[in-house]
Amino acid sequence: MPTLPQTTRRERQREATYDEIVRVSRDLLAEGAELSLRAVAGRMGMTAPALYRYVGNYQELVDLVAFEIDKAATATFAAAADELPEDDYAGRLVVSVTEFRRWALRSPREFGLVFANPIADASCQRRELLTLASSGHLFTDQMRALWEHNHHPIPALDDLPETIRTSVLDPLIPAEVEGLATEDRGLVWIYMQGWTRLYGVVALEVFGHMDPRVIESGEMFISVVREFAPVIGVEDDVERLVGLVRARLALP
Amino acid sequence: MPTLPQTTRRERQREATYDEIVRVSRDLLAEGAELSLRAVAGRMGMTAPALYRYVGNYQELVDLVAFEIDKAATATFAAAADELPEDDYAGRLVVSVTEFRRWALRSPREFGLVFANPIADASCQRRELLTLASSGHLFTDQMRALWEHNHHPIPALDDLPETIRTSVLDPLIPAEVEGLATEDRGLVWIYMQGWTRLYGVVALEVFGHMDPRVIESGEMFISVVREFAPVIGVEDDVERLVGLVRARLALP
DNA sequence: TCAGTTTGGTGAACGGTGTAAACCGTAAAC
DNA sequence: GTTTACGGTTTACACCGTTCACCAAACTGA
Repeated sequence: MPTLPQTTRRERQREATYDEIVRVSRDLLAEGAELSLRAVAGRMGMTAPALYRYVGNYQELVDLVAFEIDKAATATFAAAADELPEDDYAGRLVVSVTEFRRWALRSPREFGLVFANPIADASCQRRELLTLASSGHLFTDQMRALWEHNHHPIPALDDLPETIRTSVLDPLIPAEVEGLATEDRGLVWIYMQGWTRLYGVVALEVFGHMDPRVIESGEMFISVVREFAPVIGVEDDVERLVGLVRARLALP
Repeated sequence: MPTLPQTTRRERQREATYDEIVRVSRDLLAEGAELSLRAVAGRMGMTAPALYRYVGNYQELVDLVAFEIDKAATATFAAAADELPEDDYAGRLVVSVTEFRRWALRSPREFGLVFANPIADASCQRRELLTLASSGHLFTDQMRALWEHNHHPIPALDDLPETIRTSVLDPLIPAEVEGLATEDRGLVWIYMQGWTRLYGVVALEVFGHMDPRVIESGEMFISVVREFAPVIGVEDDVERLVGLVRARLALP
């Protein structure tokens, strides 16, 4: 039997249609076109109302596509890390976030879809998008691997503000905390700070609210990497890490 | 003669219409409605094509409204600063940026319009929006006043990357550098770094890509303030400054 | 095998958007 | 007082998300 059990023919067909929806949507975005139900349906040889058999409304289409875009982009961030030795934890993290910036500046529309779409005030399903973000998982995993190797100092739970303490004990963010001892949860706070800095500089550059020459040079991004290095205990390695960043930013 | 010279009746009429366009647009946004040419025109008792006598296209309307929203919001940031003594430079800066965050979280649509609209790849006029941003002017002015008072260390020009050096010598950002000595231009780089951190944390919170409980508590914003304090030489004052932030965040 | 139901599509329609063209009365300008 | 330019309208086009009624084909169970 070539088909797995419990997957009827219809289910496979439906799954294939979902994949095509995502593929066509990504093609449209890559071509600089607007993401619209009619455009997607038209390119699939369907009419727009047919898409309502697959997504409840336009926002659901956006969420679906955003999720898949994030997943695909994250794969490239991970691939960049795999160019380095497995035990170069700091290098892998730095190379991944650099690839994140490159991707964002290269695909501003996609970045906006994934990272500049309001999530806070939405339904439960959209809130789960927060904890399911592929990129978030990658960065947390890499940062945790780095910490488990060099055990740089992290804040004690008692030193954290109360809200932060409850948040790191039961995180709503894409952090794998299973098996991370309670007293080590300060690492999650460090991660949140790192994500804030990374998101901040990249969003600022993507939206262009800064001197274009500075953006083009990447020096602000490098400055952020440099200043965050001590926080994750890699200040002795920072010149090599910045070298990795510069080499990646110079790529075509 | 009650009318100023060189302002014909038509010009005053036209100016009044511009004002009404902006006023109506801001009302629409404040009510949670979409900003559209038809809605604005309708509320003004006109038809949509008539607006084309005032703005070239929809994006120009957005730019116009965004500029005025930024101006009005900046007035509230400045007003918050004026609650403090004139010589409390650090306090005034901190209170202003706190009000910036409060405004952004209270008016996410307006924030998106002003600060999450791509500027980089647009025409010259939109690029000028960068150097005309009212909020940028306020923050740079406050930071410069602080520096001229306590003269905290700033990077020397020779220590800056070349791109940054040329950028701070002839800034494209809303910084008043007239009269700021060439050797002191490292301050502009400090400002850019501060803006990156401020924009970053606020944008992240507005778009909700973070644990909602952390956003609600404001602890990430406080953490950013706390970590930036040493950069502008106010680390000895940081507990008082954080107190100012907390007091402001507790406001209704 | 046949009846019944679910699935996935169509076409028409509603109200909404930005935008372009043609047209026109009135106010300003010479 | 004639001319011009401004500021508006009407109409129209091509999109958009969304709903509804309808229908054929595919699955389902007796």
